[in-house]
This record gives sequence, structure tokens and C-alpha cells, in this order.
Amino acid sequence: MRYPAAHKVTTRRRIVSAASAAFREHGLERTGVDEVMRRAGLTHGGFYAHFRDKSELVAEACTEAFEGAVVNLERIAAQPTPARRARVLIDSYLSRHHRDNRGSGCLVVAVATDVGRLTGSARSSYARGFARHLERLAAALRLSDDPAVNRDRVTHLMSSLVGALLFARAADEPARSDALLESARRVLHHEFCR
Amino acid sequence: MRYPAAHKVTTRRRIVSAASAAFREHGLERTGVDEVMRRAGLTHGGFYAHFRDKSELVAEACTEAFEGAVVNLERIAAQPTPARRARVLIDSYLSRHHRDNRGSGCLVVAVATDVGRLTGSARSSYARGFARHLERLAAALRLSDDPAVNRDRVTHLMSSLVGALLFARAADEPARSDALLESARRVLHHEFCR
DNA sequence: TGTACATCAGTGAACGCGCGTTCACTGATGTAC
DNA sequence: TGTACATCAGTGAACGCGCGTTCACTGATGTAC
Repeated sequence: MRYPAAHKVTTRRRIVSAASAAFREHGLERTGVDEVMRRAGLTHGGFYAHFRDKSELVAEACTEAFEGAVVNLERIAAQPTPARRARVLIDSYLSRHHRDNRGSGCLVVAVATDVGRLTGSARSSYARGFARHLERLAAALRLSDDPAVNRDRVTHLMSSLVGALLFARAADEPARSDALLESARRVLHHEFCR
Repeated sequence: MRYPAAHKVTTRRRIVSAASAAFREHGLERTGVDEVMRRAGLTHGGFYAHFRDKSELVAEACTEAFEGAVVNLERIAAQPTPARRARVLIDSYLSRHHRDNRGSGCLVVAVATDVGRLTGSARSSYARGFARHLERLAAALRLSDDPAVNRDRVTHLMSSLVGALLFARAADEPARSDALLESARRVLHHEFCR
């Protein structure tokens, strides 16, 4: 079945999108090539017509996931004060919706421990995507006029969010998980929202 | 080769210890039963004379790892002021030594994403261990006279530490990783050490 | 315009490997006589 | 006290399964004539 020239590009993009969600849902290592292809409506054998190996897919899917977060950053940047901008980030990041919907959520939390075991281009792709994300987040939040202070505080805010969401996702009782989210929101509001 | 009655108990403890380190080094899922047994000086087949399945080992190894952290808590509690106590925790947790020595380090960081996929007794063992660890940490740090405030702030400190260490371990360049550790220490000193 | 051929995205069986788990067997030592 | 037997922690081969990767094949469509 020969397809028009653009078809292969479209398919490749669909695979990367499927992978980006699947990796965030189940992690990099627990997500198989066959599951990604199934989500993209294909069979696993065709994978290697598009990618050299799984590592290449990981690299591209991570880049895409970071790019996909830019929309949220624009919503944050639109707020008039640092306190308001921080609040929008904190409340959406530590929402029950984000805790329960991994596939459309933050890549950093999802692959937190997998990333340390990446090698080659997958590793550097992730590192570059993460560094760029922190820069964009700093530019969106504008918590301080001093760029160095802003960067430090934004990185700190991000690690607090990641840690808190991990705790909430690891809790075994829903009430305990909700309480962890609420506690983290409370402390971070106090620290970042006046 | 029949052994004295106490032998089996000793061996079982050795397996749990080996697992506790191996799980922290490579994560719960990437650590195989055969590697744990090799570290304990045995062959993989004998594993099931000691444990019903890998899940039972995970439950016990997590409990042991949390218990093993109590020594550090005592060192923290011995400091005279909240600022000093926080500083001891922050500086040891965000040290290069802790970043580079996973096997003897914090379980929470090591299994951060694995834990969400645990089921049954392994899941509840981890959750109970973690909750108890947070309580003990709160009792050791004594950051506020108000118990609710203390608990909130300690949990927040812990999530910041976990997030920051994950970032440092995920960085691909050593200089970048060092900078992340230093940045986190700086902000947390400012927040918790006067 | 119609026909034969070439292309190549996608299919599905197969392979090798790692891992959790099972099981028949071993052999040193405690125990019964 | 000496001997035969029972025990059982530990061994190592084997099995089933999932997963990354390979490969011979398919068949619809673009292209050359």
C-alpha cells in the first residue's frame, strides 16, 4: 500500500504523540514499542521503518512532551503579578486532575527515575528539554528582577512541585493523597503568593 | 547441608539487606531476584525458600530502608536550633556523596516512580514506612511549635529535597548537576536556616 | 488513455534475552536407635 | 558411643512471558512505457 509522500511524516508524528502520552502514563521502561504502535493504530513490526531504535523514540517523545508544556506557560505568563503567576502554576500542578491524568501531565515526574538510566541522545535530549523548560518557566513566572535569584527560586519551586506530586501519587489511600496535595499547596502559597 | 536453627533467620536478613541496597541502586523493577541473591552470596533458586514472591521482599526491604534512616534523624535531632537541624538535613541530603551513592541513600528518591505501580502488601508497607518516616523527621526537626505547621513545613522540605536530588541525578553534565545541588541548598538555607 | 512494473509503509512470525517462578536434586548435620 | 536415617537450606536447570529487534512478505498506488 503505497502512500502519498506526506503520509510517512504524519504517521511518524502520530507515533511520537502516542509515545509521549504512553511514556508519561507508564514510564519509559515499562512502555513497550508494541504498545506505542498499537496506540498509533499500527503493528509493532513497522516501528523500525520510522526509528533506528526505541532510544530514538524516547529522545523525540521527551522533546515533544516539553514543547507541549509551553501552552501552560503562556497561561501563567498572562497573569499580572508574580504571586498570581505562581498561584496558577501551583494550583494546576498540584490539582487532583494532574495527579490522576498522567498521560497528559508533566514528563519530569513521570520519568523521574527512568531518566537517570538513559544514555546517548535520549539522555541529552531529555537534559536539553528540561533545561530549556526551566528557562521558559523562569521567563514565564518572573518571580524576581534579579535573573539569578529568579532562576534559583523557580528551580526550587519546580522541585517542590515534582516532589509533592510524587508523594501524592505514591500514597495508597485517596484521603492521604488529597491531604498531601493540599498541604503542599498551602505551604507553597505561603511561600510564593505573598 | 543442614544448618543450625538460627542460620535461616540470619540468611533471610542478609537477603533483605542486599535487596535494600540493590533496590535503591537500580530501582525496584530493574533489580532482579538473581542479583539480590548474588549479592547475598547465594543462587537465585533458593530465594523462594525465604519469600513467597518478589513483592514480599520489596515490602521488607522498604521497611528496612526506612528503619535504616533513623540513625540520620538522631544526628539531626541532636542539633540545638531549628535552623541548625534543618541545615544538617539539607547539607547531607543535597551532598555530592548522597547524589553519587544511591545504594546507601534515600529510598524515596530511588523508587519514586516505581512505588506508584506497587500493589498489595508491598504498596502498603511502603506507604506506612514513608508516613512513619515523615512523622519521625517532623519530630527530629521541630521547625515549629505548632504540630500542624511543623508537619506541613517538614513535608514541604522533604519534597523539595527529593525533587532537587532527582534533578541533580538526572543532569547529564557533572557541572550542571553540581550547580543544581548548590542552587537548591542556597534556596533552602534561605528558607529554613534563618 | 491503458497496462505492467517498481516502490515502500505496514504486517506478523520469529529470535534472543532477561526475569519471576518452579522443581527435582544434593549433601551436611541433627536426631533416633 | 557409634551408626543409619531424616531434614531442609541451598543448587542449577528449566519454563513461560514480555520486550526489543529482525526480516520475508504484502498489496495499494505512483510512474514509465
